[in-house]
Amino acid sequence: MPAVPTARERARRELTADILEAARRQLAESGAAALSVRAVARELGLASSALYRYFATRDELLTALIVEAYGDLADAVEAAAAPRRGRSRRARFTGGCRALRAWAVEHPHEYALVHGSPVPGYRGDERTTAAGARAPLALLAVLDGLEDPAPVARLEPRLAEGASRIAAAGAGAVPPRLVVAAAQCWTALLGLVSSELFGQLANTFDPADAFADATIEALADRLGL
Amino acid sequence: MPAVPTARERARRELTADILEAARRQLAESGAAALSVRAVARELGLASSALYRYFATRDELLTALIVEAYGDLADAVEAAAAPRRGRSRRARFTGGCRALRAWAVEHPHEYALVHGSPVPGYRGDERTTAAGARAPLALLAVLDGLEDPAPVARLEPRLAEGASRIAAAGAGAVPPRLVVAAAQCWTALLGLVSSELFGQLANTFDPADAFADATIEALADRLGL
DNA sequence: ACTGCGCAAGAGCACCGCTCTCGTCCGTGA
DNA sequence: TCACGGACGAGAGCGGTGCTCTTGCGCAGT
Repeated sequence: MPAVPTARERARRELTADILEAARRQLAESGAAALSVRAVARELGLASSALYRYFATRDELLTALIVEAYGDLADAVEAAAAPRRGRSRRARFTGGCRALRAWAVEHPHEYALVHGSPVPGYRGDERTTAAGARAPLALLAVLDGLEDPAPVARLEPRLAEGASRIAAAGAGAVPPRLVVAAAQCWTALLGLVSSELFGQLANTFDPADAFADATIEALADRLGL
Repeated sequence: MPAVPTARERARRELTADILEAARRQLAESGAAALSVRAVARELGLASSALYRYFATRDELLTALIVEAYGDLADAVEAAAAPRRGRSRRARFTGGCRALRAWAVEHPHEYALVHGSPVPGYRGDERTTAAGARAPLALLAVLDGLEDPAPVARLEPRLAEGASRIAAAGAGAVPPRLVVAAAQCWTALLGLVSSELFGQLANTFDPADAFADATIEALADRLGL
């Protein structure tokens, strides 16, 4: 393990970064299905076979992009939902939701890559699932410290189990019932953004800003914020 | 225009149906991205070029499958949400939602085809959008005749506009505010089902039945059913 | 019976992911 | 210092894809 990286290692790192950059650009321009190893190689002036020294497979290149996309998305959500002086819980929550939508609108192909239909045959591994948990956990963290709105009612066992699994993954002191409600809001948020991006709202709420804002406010209402 | 179809015409119709059937099977087995004109041709013992007499393009074959899928899905939802003696509005709504989820779980690739990320470069035409409107309209029809829960509050103009566009597309006598709420529930429902099918719920609410049922009940609550 | 059109087949083009081989050049241990 | 092993890039090649064009056959209407 040399303290100073050798020339080979530097070159390898740089070329890896270049490959990722070119792949990122192709993804942003034409989407995941159009991302081709050969096209990336062409863009870099390399033989396509050379790329396989850096990414054993197209799927591995895609995985790297997925992890990047999850990370970008989570950065945006975390920044918007972070606690700050004078920022109410509700503002943190709605801000986080709006940040997610804004990121998705700005990076539609990346959003589709992580929250659209999975590439067939593709299986996410622990890297992608870990990266994917950050954004919803950032929203869940907004609820930290709230009290159970209906502490006397029993929570369905399977829901309680799911909530406990989420708690184990990083929910602080959020009551299980609220964890369930937050998960429902999370899927609703994904549905909102996916519907907008994938054209399900065509001819109805087409510039979807007002609809999205109203929906996000409704989610905040539902969580009692 | 012969009253009795000629042998050629019958053959053409049959072969078209055979092609669609084989394509449907491939779609159900391996997903849209893996659907290949050549493979369909192989399965039918034809030259791949012969298929192009029936579907000018792979996308056109896909469009036919999309329309079919939308239709199947709408059939399921409409049947479950239809008015029937002794069936409450709430039962019709939750039944329709559950029918959508059940259909999606049973036909994951078809669901992904219509409600997942769009195939890049693919553009839906009026056929697909018309077919896609049936299922949400069936759920909206459950609300027909209900009264505005907050008639005094003003509805944001852009939301009112969207609601009126939906009304023009077939919402009966549903107050605009409820149309907006129903649209929000529709996107939430899609988010629920997509999250389950696309693996976003992995390691949390994994057998998602309880979570889905609870979410659907919450949607019904939100609509005041 | 003849003619024209619908049809299926095959070859072919440009692209894809991926593999294998081959010469080269760098980094390291002797 | 030098030799060797391993990392590297290039290129050819395999089997797959969507799609086009040409060719020949057989049915259908005049």
